Amino acid sequence: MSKLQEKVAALPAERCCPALTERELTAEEAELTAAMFKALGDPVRLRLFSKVASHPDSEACVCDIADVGVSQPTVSHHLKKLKEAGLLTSERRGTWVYYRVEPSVLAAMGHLLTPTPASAQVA
Amino acid sequence: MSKLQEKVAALPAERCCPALTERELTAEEAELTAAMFKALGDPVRLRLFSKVASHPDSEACVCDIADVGVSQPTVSHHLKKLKEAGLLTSERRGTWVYYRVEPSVLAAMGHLLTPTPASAQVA
DNA sequence: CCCTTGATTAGACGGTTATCTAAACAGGTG
DNA sequence: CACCTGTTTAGATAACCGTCTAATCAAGGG
Repeated sequence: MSKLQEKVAALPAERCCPALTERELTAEEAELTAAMFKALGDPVRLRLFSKVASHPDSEACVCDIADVGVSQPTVSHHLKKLKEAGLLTSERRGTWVYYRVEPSVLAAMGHLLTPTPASAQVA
Repeated sequence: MSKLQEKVAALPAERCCPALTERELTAEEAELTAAMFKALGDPVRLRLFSKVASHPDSEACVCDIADVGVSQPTVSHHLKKLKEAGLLTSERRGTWVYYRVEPSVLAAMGHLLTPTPASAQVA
């Protein structure tokens, strides 16, 4: 969490790592990238992320998305994880806390999954 | 592993679930999709996947990719996980076993990360 | 037929994680 | 200030996961 988290936070996010098909990842690249995938690798977190991402302006109050079948503290725990992974940001406005999807993150992860030129040739 | 695995295996893979930004995922969709992300959420697995994906024809012998800093049984373990998640297929040809990336899987995961129309309007 | 090389399976161990309950904190309202 | 609602933090527990060594399976070559 500690040092890895700093590295993730320090990333431009728009361009962390090459596409998975471009060349093999270095150990460090793999560690950074895996952290993002890992954050989305839990059903509850994925639902929370999806709820925020599909809300208007990609923003939602905790109270709007907390209904995912686990206790509220657990929801808070997962939101924290998503935040640490750089996938969400949060802001308190009065009583409520709003979570927002960083659009650049989606683009970066999408880039990671760009099909290889080689397979494009084959296809 | 069991029932989830069957469901994952039964998917067309080309179109498992809607984009994360399209609408909030159902519990079942989230479980299926999270399984894929989870498989890529480990640095060693991600490196193995990247090694296969970036090889010519998106195919590689275990002997070509096994150098990721862990023992060979551990490599085998991770390859099995990737295979169970539907991200890789394997085939034995004589002495060696070859792993291959299913191109449709990359496309499906890329689709998941499609930016929301709303954010596109904003941008 | 044995032996070597490549790969997987079995079983165990240590660390991580998801979850809960209980408690604390933050902000608004009467 | 007291209270209520919304949110996070603390601490504990049970399950899961990544890793290893040892053993087993698969395929060829003397």
